[in-house]
Order: sequence, then structure tokens, then C-alpha cells
Amino acid sequence: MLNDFVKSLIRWYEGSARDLPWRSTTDPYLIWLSEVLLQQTRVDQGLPYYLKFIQAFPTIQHLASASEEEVLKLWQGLGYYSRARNMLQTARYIAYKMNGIFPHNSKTWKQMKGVGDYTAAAISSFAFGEVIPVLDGNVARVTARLLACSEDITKNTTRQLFLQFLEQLIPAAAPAVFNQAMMELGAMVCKPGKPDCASCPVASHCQGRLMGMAASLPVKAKKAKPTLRYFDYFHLVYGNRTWLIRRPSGDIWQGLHEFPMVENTHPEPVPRIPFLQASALQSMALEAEYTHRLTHQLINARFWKIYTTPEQINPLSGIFECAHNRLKEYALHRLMVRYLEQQHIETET
DNA sequence: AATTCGGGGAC
DNA sequence: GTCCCAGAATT
Repeated sequence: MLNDFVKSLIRWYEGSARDLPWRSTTDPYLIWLSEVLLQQTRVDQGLPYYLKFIQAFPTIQHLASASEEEVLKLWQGLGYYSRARNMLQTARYIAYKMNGIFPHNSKTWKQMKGVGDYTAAAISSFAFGEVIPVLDGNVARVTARLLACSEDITKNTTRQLFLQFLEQLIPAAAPAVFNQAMMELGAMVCKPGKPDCASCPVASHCQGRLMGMAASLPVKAKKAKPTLRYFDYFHLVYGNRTWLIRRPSGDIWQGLHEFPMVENTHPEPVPRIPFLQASALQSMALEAEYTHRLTHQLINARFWKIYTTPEQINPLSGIFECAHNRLKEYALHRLMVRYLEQQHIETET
């Protein structure tokens, strides 16, 4: 009957799967790229980035020779920017230290930066036919319902249990299609909160459905509350120039650009501006205020526009200038992009 | 084992 | 508003 499950699953997949560009190739570079882009990212959101990347960097050699600036610029707006830095590092490692030869199995792939259990298994099964199951959020949800398992799926013991189950299920003749099909089922039918059991090709095999508990699975530990942060940004303008800094390491948006800013523990009525002489304060105006929600942080951001002169700006390491009408050509985080859009500051064409 | 790294769509 | 997404690295 397990064999019947696999047959029904794959038959459904062959007949109604989405047509996604990385599914019609076995090029390990393209598959690797798609897997990294799609980590914790919906297909609809990652697809345009995939198309941009394969145009800018058609091969690993193109990527390996790119600067971090260029890669971050293309990654801008997608989030989890460490993926971009890790992928560039791995691209250079494979291109220059491994003569451009990709790892051929999951064990070696897992040694690459930015490649964990899931991505190593995905690349190895999709590009090289390795018989190894993938366990992402979709597969975990499908498996929990299939087995009517109420254990916390974030726990390692539960993951091991699922992998053990999947290893005996995955067909040696078609590991890639099986993995794709399990994920596709989770994305299109066995959705979180609202499983569409009526159109599920393997509903007859599902213990969760049989026991009427499919919709309440999987069980997952709840997250901690986000911490509050208060950012005051200073949009310093003189002539057609403005100022940017790069985000430091060890914090959010690492390596991305933004206006110089101060962080306060509480919202200050008038934020201090360490970048300016006091004489410039009279030209300060609050242009925008946003609440920006991240997974673990809630950021209150205020943008102060200040017209000034070069003489009023104190020297500060890490600050550099750029044309204010070309700001969008830099790698910026979403908060900055929102501000620029509201200010109708567009990229030069 | 617990935290942190984002942005956006579904509800 | 909450939850979750083709997860991984760090502590």
C-alpha cells in the first residue's frame, strides 16, 4: 500500500504540477540557485529573483566573479541576506578551489556555506538522482498529517522520525520526482490550516484525515514576541547629493545601505543628530514614519529630511555620498525602499 | 535547544 | 493581527 501511495502521488504530480523553470533542468547551478532563493520563501516571491539571477549570472563562473555589492543589489528586497553572501562564498569556492566541479552528493553539498540538510538533499536528488528524501516545511506538514503525528515538528526527534519514514517511502527509481511531488502536494493541496482533502490524490492513505485531525496538524512550538526598536533616519541632502552608510555585521540588514541613523531605546521627541553641526537643526522635517515588522523585531522608523551643506556634516567613518536620485541603484532594505517610493525618488534611467 | 537572520501572502 | 513559507548559522 505504500507503493500505491507513491504511485498515486506521482501520477497526480505528473498531471497537475506547476511548470517551474528549475524543474525542467538538471543543471546543478540552476537548481542550487533556485533552492537557496526559495529557502523560507514562497515560489511566487522567489521566481522573479530567479529570473533576474540567471540573466545576470548564467553560470557559476559569472556569479563567482561578481562582487558582493552586485549580488546584494540583485537580492535587494528578498530578505535573509546571509543567503546571498553565503552563496557567493560557495560559488567562489566551487569555481576556484574545486575547478568548477559541483559536489555530486548530499554529504559534500552539506559542507558548503548556506547549504543545510534540506538544500543538500534537494540539489543531490534533483541534479544527481541521489536517493535521499527532502524535509522542508511542506513535507513536514504532509508527513505529520499522513501519520497523524501530534509531536512538535520543530523538534529534532520528530524530524528524525519523519526522515526515517520518508527513507523507506522514497522510490530508488525516481527520488527527484517523489521529493518534488511531496513538496508540491504541501504547497497546492495539503496547505497549512486548510488542507484540501477533497482533491488530495492520497487522501485514502492519510491517517490525519481518517482521524479528523488533518487541519489541526502539524503541531509547532509558538514563537517568542518581537522586541521593539526605534530607528531615526536622517535624509541629508545638499545639491543633488545625499549620504548613505552600510549596515554593520551582527545586526539586521547586514551589508545593506541606508541613511545615517541613530537608534534609541525610546522614541525621542527630537532625535540627536551626531552627523551634523547644531546649526543645521532648524531645517529638519519629519518626512515619514513606519512600523516595520520582522520575525523577531518590531521597528519604529522615522525619516527626517534635512537640507544642509557639506560644511555642516561631521566626518564619520563609513559614510559616503551618492546622487540622491540614484539611491535605488544601491542595495537597500525594504524600509528604505518604502521611504524612497513615498518620496517619489526614482532610479535614473 | 533556543535565537536570529526578512519579506510577503493567506487568513 | 497571526501563521508560514523549497532553512541555515550561531550560540
